[in-house]
Amino acid sequence: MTSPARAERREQILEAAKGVFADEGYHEASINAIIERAGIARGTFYLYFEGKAAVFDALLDQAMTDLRSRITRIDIENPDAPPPQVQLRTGLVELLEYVLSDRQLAVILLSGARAPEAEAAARLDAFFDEVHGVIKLALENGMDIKLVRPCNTEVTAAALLGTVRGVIEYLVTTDHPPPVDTIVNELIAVSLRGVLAG
Amino acid sequence: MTSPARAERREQILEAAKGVFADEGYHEASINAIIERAGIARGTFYLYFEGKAAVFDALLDQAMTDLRSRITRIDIENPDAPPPQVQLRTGLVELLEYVLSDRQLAVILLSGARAPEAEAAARLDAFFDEVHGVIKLALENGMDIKLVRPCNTEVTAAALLGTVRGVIEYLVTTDHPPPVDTIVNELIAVSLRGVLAG
Amino acid sequence: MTSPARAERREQILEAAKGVFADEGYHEASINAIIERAGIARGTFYLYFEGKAAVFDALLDQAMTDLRSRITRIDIENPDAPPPQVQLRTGLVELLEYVLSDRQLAVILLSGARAPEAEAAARLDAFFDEVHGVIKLALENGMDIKLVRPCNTEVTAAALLGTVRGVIEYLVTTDHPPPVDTIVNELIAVSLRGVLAG
Amino acid sequence: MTSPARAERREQILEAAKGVFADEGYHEASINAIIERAGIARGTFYLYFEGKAAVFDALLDQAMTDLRSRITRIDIENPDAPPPQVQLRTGLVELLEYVLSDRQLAVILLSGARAPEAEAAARLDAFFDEVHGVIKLALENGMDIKLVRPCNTEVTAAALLGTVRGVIEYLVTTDHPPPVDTIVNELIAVSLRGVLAG
DNA sequence: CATGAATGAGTCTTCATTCAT
DNA sequence: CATGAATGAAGACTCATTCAT
Repeated sequence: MTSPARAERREQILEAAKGVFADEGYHEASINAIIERAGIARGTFYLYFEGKAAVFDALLDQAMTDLRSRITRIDIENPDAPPPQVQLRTGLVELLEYVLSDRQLAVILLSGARAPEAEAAARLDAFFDEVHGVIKLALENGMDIKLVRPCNTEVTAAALLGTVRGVIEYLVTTDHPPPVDTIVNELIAVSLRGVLAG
Repeated sequence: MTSPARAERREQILEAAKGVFADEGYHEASINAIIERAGIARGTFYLYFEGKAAVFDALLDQAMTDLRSRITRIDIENPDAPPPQVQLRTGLVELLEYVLSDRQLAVILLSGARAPEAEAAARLDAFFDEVHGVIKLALENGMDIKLVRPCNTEVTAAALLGTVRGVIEYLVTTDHPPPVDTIVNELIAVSLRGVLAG
Repeated sequence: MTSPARAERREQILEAAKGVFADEGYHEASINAIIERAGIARGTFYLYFEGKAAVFDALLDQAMTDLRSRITRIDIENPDAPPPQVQLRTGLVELLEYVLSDRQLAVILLSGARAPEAEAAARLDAFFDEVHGVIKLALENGMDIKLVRPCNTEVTAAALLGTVRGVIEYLVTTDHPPPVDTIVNELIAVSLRGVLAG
Repeated sequence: MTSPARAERREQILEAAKGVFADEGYHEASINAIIERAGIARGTFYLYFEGKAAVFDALLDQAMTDLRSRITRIDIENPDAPPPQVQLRTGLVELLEYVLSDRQLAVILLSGARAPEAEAAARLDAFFDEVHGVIKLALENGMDIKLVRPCNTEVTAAALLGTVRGVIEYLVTTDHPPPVDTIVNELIAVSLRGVLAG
């Protein structure tokens, strides 16, 4: 039963590919660079993945799965749940901590939209649509309980998604980012309270 | 006096290239696709541009120049100038109208970061840094006159830049976007006032 | 009657082409370089020559014609003619003076063998064969009158032709060559007397 | 242990390239022609050589190395060495036998001066300069021991180099050349004794 | 399973030549 | 006659993928 070995090999390739994709982008990334970084032979790569697009897909899947588990819908029904704003803060902290724990994956997610064989691009688009939907739903629920002021939830969700992406992009491109707590504070302050005084 | 004809030709190629880059992204874009769309011969392309990177650069320049002229610094010194919030609204309307007037260019700007010969990518990065700087400065000025609450301007600027990018991305990917006015309202509401009620 | 003007134009192009071919060799020579040097438009070139090969041919013709007129067969029949060795010396002086008067043409002749459309190469080969024949004939005549020792005239002619070419190559690649007289002396000394002492 | 196979492949490509370069000259030679003659795929070629210039360089190196080992300086110091003229004859025989053993390489050497990326051309020029220097030195040494009559060694060396080149060119372009011995006799007769009778 | 030599489709780019003005 | 914009055939090179060992 070489299964465990096989899984490790796969992991090793994924790790190498992640680095290459993050550094070079999908197109510039060459199989060559990946196998060199993984320290394997050319043919071996194709033993584990159908091709370049497949590794990219796998990485995307991993990232999206990881993220999905961290994007928790805010629970406003269960009376035992913490207040919505606390839930939001907790969720954001978790999200950003994950991003900081694997910047390469974050880079791929943020920039990978411009992908290749449509397949991946479409999946990534779908993912962001999904997140957009989650935010939109939260806004609608919030409006129902008068926690959120009336607004065009479609546009507002897009704006909020952009806000988070903007901060994440800042995070992954800055060498010494402020502590997650500070960032979440600012993030929440901007989107929930705005920047104006008073 | 072939100059005007020459300029038109150039424009024709730029237009074709813009479409291809927007549709396919920098890497997938082939000279082939560009000359086919422009309806010219292979050699003709090279009569007007040094290569793929050069057309891309020209497009980027055009877009960044157009945008720069629409990103006006908010004037808080001149007493005759309209109030800052009106200036902001006017600026945003102009910006979004431009974006809607040329979605392809916007797409290239938003996604082109993952570029080629570093040159273009670097220029785009520099451009967004510039915009980030403009926003940051506005926040600092606003804080000076107590219009803006104390905040980490670095992070907040990144958040606001993300907000605008998020909305722009929504605009260029939506078939029937709401009127610019509505969008600007929401944009301002989110970033200046937050989404919370009360 | 624009004929004279036409001939001048042609000459102007030939002169430009000569420089380019000598500097760059047949293949590297571009029509671009030729018309730039000639200061004419692209189309104009084709008004006077069928193409690149045709100019090259014309230059070759010119050179070969010039040279032919300077490669005089040595006359051993006419009793009024100067002695053969004087004729030889006179001929060599004329030949080398011509070469020095137009180095570019000489360069083309020496290196042009590796030409293009076979045509030119073949013509050049034929030319050198012709010269080889002239030398061979001179040797045979010389043997008849016991002026020349018995030898394989085929090989010896090739050797002598090479000797002259070697000296010419030296001449055209040296910045400050010795006076023609010195050179001819050495040339004759080597081939007619050998380098050995005594 | 694929090393030996790799070397063979390389040799196979070199052999094909040698033929093509000899037949067509550097510029006319196309990668296409080379890989066709070698019976390999396009990419394979680039697995073994960086490009056209690189194969040419390799061929040149091979030829120049082979030749250098056959161009022995004449030893006039060692009293046990054969007399200079015997040494010369032996050297010439070796040289011409090598040339006849690989005419294609000789053709490339003789005509390849008009090369490409300067690199190769410069190397070839340097090689012939080197040979010129060897001959010149031999003449100077010969003059010292009164074996050679006083002469301009620069010009005379050029003449002798030309003589040898002329004979070699004759050899490689003639279908049924005379035996090497005859040729060397004539070569020596011309350059050392001259063609005149008595 | 692992290997890496071989493949060849796909791209970019150059440049001699044409032709409408 | 002169012009120079346009053409497109031709050639160099890359790189994802395959397959015999």
